Amino acid sequence: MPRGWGRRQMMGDCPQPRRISRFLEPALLLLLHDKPAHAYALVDNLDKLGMEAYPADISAIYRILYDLEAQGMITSAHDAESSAGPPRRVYTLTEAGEVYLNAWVQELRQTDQMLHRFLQVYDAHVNSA
Amino acid sequence: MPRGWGRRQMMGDCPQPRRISRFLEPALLLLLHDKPAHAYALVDNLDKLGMEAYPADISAIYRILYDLEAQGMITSAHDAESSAGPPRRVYTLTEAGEVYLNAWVQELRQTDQMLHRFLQVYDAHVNSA
DNA sequence: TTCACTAATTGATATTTACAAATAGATGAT
DNA sequence: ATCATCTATTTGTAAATATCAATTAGTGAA
Repeated sequence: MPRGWGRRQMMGDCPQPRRISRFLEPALLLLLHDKPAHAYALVDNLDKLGMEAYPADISAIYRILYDLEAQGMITSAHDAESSAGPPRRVYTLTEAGEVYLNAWVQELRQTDQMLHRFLQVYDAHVNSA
Repeated sequence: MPRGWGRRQMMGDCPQPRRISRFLEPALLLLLHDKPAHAYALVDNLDKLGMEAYPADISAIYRILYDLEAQGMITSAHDAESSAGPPRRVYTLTEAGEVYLNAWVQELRQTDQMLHRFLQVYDAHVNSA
C-alpha cells in the first residue's frame, strides 16, 4: 500500500457509487429550449427528463442559472403573473444558449457511446463467466 | 439579473461543455475486473473502453487507485517482472471490489437511461422545428 | 402584526478536477 | 562513481463542483 494521501470519497464511510455529475447545466438548458420557465418549474420538469432519482439541489440550480445568465446563455425577467411569494424570475434561452446546448448535445452523445461501451464490456465479462 | 455571486466555470472565458465526470473510478474497476494491471497499463486500456477522447490524468488515476485500495476494493503488489523504472505496482480487484463494480453498473444503467431520455427530448425538439 | 408559505439568495465546507511539479528506481554513458 | 535520462509513482495546489444548511424577502391570511 503506497503512502500517497487519499483525498476522495471521505463522505460517509462505506463507499458508494456517486452519480455522474455536471449534468444539471445541460438539463436546464434543454428544459429552457422547450420554453421559458422559472426555477421551481425547472425543478419539477427535471423529473420529466428522467431525473426523478436525482433530486436536484435548488441552490445549485440558482447558481447555474446565475452563471448562464452572466454568460449570455439565458436572460431573465420577472414573471407577469405573480405568485404566493416574491416575484418569480422567468428564464429564457438565448441564441447563444442554443448554440451552447447544441455543443452539450454533441458532448453527451459521446458520453452516451462511452457508457454503452462500458456496459457492453461489463455484460460480456459477466456472460462469459 | 440577480446579484447572487456566480461561482462556476471561471476556467477560461468562453464557456464550454465540460465532460461528464466521475466516470474514471468505475472504468478502472471494470478494467481490473478483466485482469490485474498496473497503472500505465490501465491508462492504455482506457482507450479500449472508448475513452480515447478523454485522456486521463495520471495523478487522478493513482489517487483513485489509492483510495480503492484503502477501501479494500483492490489490492496491490509489486510486479514480478520489473521494468525500466521503479517497481511497478500491480492492482487486483477484490471480491468487495466486484460487488462495488456491480453497484456502479446499476448506477450507470440509470445514467444511461437518463442520457437517452435527454437526447431523445432534444432530437424531438429539433425535429419538430 | 405575526405566522405560514413560497421564492430567491447566501454561507460554509467537502469533494473532485486539472495541471504542475517533485521524488525515486533503473539503466547506460562519460 | 556521477550524471543524465527514462519510466513509474507520488505530492502540491488552485480552480471548479457539489452538498447541506441557513437566511433573506415578498405575499396573503389570521
